[in-house]
Amino acid sequence: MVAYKKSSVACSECQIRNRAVCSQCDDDELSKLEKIKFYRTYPAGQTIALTGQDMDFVASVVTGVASLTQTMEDGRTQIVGLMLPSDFLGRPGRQGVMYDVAATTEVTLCCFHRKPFEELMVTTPHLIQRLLEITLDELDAAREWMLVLGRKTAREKIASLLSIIARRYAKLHKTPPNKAVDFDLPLTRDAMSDYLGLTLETVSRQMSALKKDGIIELEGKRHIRVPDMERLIAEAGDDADGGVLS
Amino acid sequence: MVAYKKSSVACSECQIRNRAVCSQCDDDELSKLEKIKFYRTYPAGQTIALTGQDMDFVASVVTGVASLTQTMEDGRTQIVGLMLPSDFLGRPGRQGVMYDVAATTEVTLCCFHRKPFEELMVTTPHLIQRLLEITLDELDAAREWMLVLGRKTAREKIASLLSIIARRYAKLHKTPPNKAVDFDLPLTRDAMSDYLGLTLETVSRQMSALKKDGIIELEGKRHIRVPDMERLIAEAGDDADGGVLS
DNA sequence: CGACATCTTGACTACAGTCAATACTAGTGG
DNA sequence: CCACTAGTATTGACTGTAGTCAAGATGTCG
Repeated sequence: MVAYKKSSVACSECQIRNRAVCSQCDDDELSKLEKIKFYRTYPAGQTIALTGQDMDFVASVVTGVASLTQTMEDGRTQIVGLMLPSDFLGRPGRQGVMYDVAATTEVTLCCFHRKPFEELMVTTPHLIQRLLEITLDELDAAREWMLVLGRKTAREKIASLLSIIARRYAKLHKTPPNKAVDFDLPLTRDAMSDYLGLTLETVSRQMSALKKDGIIELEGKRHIRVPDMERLIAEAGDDADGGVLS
Repeated sequence: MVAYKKSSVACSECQIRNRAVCSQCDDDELSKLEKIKFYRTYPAGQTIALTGQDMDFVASVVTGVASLTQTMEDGRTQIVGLMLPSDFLGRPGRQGVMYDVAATTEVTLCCFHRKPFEELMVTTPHLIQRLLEITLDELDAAREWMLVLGRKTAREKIASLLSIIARRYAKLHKTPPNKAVDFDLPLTRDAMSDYLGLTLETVSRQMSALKKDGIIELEGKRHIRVPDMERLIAEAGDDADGGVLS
């Protein structure tokens, strides 16, 4: 596993300062964290950790997208989590990872060695409080996704995934409501199928169908334009905003 | 919503004392919790809370099984969590519930009003630490279930559910390994289908098939005997122990 | 330009869903 | 004690959605 270290960035300038696990820390607590943090960058496709391995650090995603994947003996795989900037990787209090962690796009992590981080957690209530919040949000997202996997049609699944990503982009770029949303898919068709519990072919077919029906527009394979978010959300079968990954 | 109060039980005698959210509290902390706790019992089928409603308390499940359900406008439903004894219900720091909570069997809860519980959390590190652990475990269980919903066949889904429940019973009753396991299903066929993302008919057919193949034996509709756990687990497509809900 | 990844499309198949009839069980009241 | 009902479960026949297998198109990078 080759990982590249990157020069450090001051916490106060960090893009995920106000959402990550450190977001509720005061200056004093932050400086303690700053002392033990280090950065790592992984190229797209790189493995970050494998099931059963010890992971000696925990980390916040700073940029890029990482995925958590579970695999059956016969090779069937399911992505059980997409980790986006400010999401937290790793499980304090337990060393083994339960799934494969990989970089979906190029990913930069803000890492902390597990031991010192766990010690800090005991003395820093703001840290554990925020971590609990983040974990509860992830639990909500996972449960929302159970509905997608268990009950939605292929078309609805695709629309659900696209609307989640589109909504995140819209929020990030402050796109006004009722305006078209524009973004790059951070996933290959294959990764999409693994996240949605479908085959690659079905994903491709449904993408074509949504395009034919004018719900989405494609430029190349990866760049997507949604002229009318309302319609996309309606295709997803959701009443209002689901809020997964939000 | 009718709920019946039950006379209080001393925390020191509580059956879930060593697994629930209170399990790491010392005597002093426990007595604070004891002051604000109260019991509620719901008959099977009763609603405990509805999506969007304010839930003014959080609770540990003491006995019975509760379920968390998400519903789409057109009526499709998915159970996104089975809450068993020692599991924690409700979300400190947020009042609205994200899903319907209902009693699957008769359920007794050990409840705390939200406000005092949240105040205790700030001053009681053992409480928030244990809550984080419980939440992380639930997140693992939810992710494990995503693999079941996204990638397993109907037969494997049924076998997965049965082996999870059977394993819990075996642990509870200290059944020696390599011995037959015996238990009552706490779910109707309909609830099973909602948990597994299947139809009631498919559940019924696969139960019959597993019975015909000698993987399980049925006494009445609800009582199940697993002569050989190894075979059941093999049918679930799992290599080793999944550990969901464990 | 050519080679490999990724993606699309088509034809066929199969697994689970739908609709419908029937069976079983438990509880109620005559 | 049996008959009736309501809820729950099983089984059958048929259909439809997504999976499988396979060919070909598009895109990217050396």
